Amino acid sequence: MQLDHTFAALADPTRRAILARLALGEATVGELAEPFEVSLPAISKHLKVLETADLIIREKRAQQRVCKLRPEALKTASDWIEQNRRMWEERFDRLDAYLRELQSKESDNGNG
Amino acid sequence: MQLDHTFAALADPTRRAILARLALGEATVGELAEPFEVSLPAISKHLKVLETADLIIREKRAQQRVCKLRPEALKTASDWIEQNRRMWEERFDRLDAYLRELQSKESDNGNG
DNA sequence: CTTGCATTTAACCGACAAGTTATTTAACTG
DNA sequence: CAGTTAAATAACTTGTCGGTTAAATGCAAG
Repeated sequence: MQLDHTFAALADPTRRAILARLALGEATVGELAEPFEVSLPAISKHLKVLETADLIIREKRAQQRVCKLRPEALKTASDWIEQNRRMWEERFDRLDAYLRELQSKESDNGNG
Repeated sequence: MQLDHTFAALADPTRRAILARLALGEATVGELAEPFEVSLPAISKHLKVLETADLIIREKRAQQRVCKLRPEALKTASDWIEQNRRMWEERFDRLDAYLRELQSKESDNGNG
């Protein structure tokens, strides 16, 4: 599933840093690799993971590959999380209301 | 980092299904395992991953372990995604405006 | 067409993930 | 205390991940 790839891609700090860098503007592989201490092939692999997750696209420009963000996949992940978050919080609200109800009944009994 | 664990935990479909099940209400390990074809120890490991990611808590109840959601970690992940999404989209909006500007200049030149 | 530059691919390694079965722990029950 | 049930842990297998170095590819330019 697409979400598998998206979340897996986001689970790595180097990849999140690459995405953050790309949010500032497109960049070549070399530029992206520069701030990290790992080898270029390692970065290349990270970029492939991000591309497979549809988080970026790479396009040729002369002998360079320029990377750009693609927000759509992030939207998918965000939607999943937000949908769940709403469900969870509704659930907690209901539990909360229930506990308050219980408590008010208890104090009805206890205060007489 | 905490985000590493959270996203990694969410990257597995079995674990997302477990979370979805838990959104309907707390459940024991056995209940959670029931719909899946994998062994109980496998589920137990998934639950440990979810617990390490702070997505659930497990508490003893007699000889059972009851699992419940913890929305906080999901909030952290959601915040990261949303913050980035906003940055990305701002960037795309700027690019879009720039491209429109370019185009209007072109038609100024081209239409005379 | 050779040289040089940017990047990818190949081959390999150690660590970890996800699954298995078998064993152990923990708590209740007779 | 022995037996049963619920779950975790141990030990193991297999596959994937993140990294490496070395070789190959793609493209541009002399």
